[in-house]
Amino acid sequence: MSDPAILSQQSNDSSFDDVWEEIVWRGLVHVSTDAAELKELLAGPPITYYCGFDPTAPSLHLGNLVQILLMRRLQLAGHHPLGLVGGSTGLIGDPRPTAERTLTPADTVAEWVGYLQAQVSRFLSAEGDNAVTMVNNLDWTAPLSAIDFLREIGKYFRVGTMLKKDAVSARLNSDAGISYTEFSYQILQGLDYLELHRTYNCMLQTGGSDQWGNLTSGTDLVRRAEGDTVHAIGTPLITNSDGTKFGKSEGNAIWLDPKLTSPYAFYQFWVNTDDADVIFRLQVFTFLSRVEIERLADLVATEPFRREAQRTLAYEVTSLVHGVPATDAAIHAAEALFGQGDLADLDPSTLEAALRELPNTTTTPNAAIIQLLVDTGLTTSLGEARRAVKQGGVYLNNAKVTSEDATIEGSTLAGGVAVLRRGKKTLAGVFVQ
RNA sequence: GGCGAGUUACCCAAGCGGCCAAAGGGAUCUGACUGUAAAUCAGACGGCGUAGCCUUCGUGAGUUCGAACCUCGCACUCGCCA
Repeated sequence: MSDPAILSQQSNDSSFDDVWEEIVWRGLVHVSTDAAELKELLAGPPITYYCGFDPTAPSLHLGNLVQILLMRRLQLAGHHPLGLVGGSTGLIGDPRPTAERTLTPADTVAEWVGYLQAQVSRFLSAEGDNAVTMVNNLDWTAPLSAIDFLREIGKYFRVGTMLKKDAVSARLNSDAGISYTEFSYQILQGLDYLELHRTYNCMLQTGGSDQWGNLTSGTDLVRRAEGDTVHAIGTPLITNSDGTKFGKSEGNAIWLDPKLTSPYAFYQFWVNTDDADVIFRLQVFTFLSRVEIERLADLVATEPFRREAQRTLAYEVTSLVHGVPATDAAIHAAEALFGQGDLADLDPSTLEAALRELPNTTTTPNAAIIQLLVDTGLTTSLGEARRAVKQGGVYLNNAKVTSEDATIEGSTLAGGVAVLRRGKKTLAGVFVQ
C-alpha cells in the first residue's frame, strides 16, 4: 500500500529552471500544445491537470507508470492532479490500431475501476493544498441521455476531423474496420476534459502519445464549448533499443499489482535492462537527480559489467512500486540465487526465503523433473519440458539435467528444497514434503 | 438489401484434393559467446507415454478411399453499389 516515506523522499531536481525543463530533459514530452505557453503555465501559480486510466485490466502496468510519474513530477512542482479512472470510457474501449476490442462486462469494469483508483492514488500525495483528487468519468456520463449527448456534445464534433485521427484512420484502412462504439470513444474522452475544465478549471491533460488524438479532442472541445485554450502533453511510447516492446517479459506484461507480477520478477525485469536503454529508463522512471544519472551513465560507459545503473534502476523502481521491504527481499533472493557460491553453502532459511520469492511448488521426494517444470510454470507442457531438457536448458541446483526421466530424488538441498532453473535466469523453487 | 473479396498456428503470411501439424518472416524459448546486457551464430517452436498416436486451418453439414484445399448453410470482416 501507500508508502508515505517514499513519497516524502521524492523531489524534482532543483538544478532545472522549472519543471517543464526537467520533464523535457527526462524525455517525457513527445508532443504537446504550445510549448512556450506550457512552460510558462507550469512555472506559474498552481494549475489543475489530469490524466486518465481506463480499466482494461485488473491492474496498471509499466506503460501506465510513465503517466503516473509525470503526474507526480507535476504535483511536486505544486500543481493539482486529478486522477481519472475511466468507469465509462472503460466500458467502450479506445480504438486500437489493429482490431476491435471485446467488450468487458460492466461489473468487471466496475471492479477494475476500484483496483486502478487504489493504484493511482498510491503514487500521488494526498497531503497539502494540491492533494490528488480522484474522479470517475462514469459520474458525469451515466446521467447523460443519448439525446443530450448528441445535442450538447455531438454538435461540437466534425466527422471529418474524427476520421483523421490516427487510431481511427488506421482502423478504417485495415481490414478490421471500426465499430461506431469505438469510433465514438474520442468524444467521450473529450467530454471528460470539458467536464473537468468546468468543475476544476483543469488546464492540462497528459497521456501517452498514442492518445494524442484523444487529447486534442478534449482541447478542441473546450475551445469550442467554452472559448478557453487548454493544454495537452503526450509522452513518448517507451520502446527498447532492439525494437521489441518495452514492459514485457516472456511476452507477458509487467503489472504493478504484486499478485500479477511478483516483486522478485519486477526487480528482475529492471535488472535485465539493456545497457543501451538503462539511462533513459533512469530518467523516466526514477527521481534520481540529473547529476546522479550522469554519474551512472559514466559507469555504464566505463564499467558496464558491474551493471551499477541496472541495479540502481531496479532498486529505485521496485521500491517505488512495492516498497523497500519487498525490494530488499527480492534483492536478497537474487543475490542468493545468482551468487557465485554453491547453493549448498547457503543458509537454509535464506535459501527458503529466496525460493518463496520465486514461482514454486510443493511435491513428493521422487517427483519427475519434467513434471516440476510444468508445475512451477517454467514450461507450459510436458512436451516443452522434455524439449528443454533435451536442449540442455534445464538445471537442478545448478547442475544440468541430462535425462528426460530424471527425478529430484537425492538431489534436494538442506531443508528439503531444490532450485529449478530453465535457461540462464528463469528460476523456480521446489519444496519437498 | 445487391454484388464482390476474405476468415490458416502468438502475429503477419503461403498453401488451393493425398508428399500438410501445414512454407516463409516476426515474436518467443534453448545452446555457444558474455556482464543476470546487446549483437552474432546454431537449434527448437500444436498436444501426448515422441521412429508412433491424437487434436487443428471461422462454424455446421456434405462430396470423396482421402479435404486447410471441392459443395451448401451460418457467423464475422472488408470493399463497391443501393
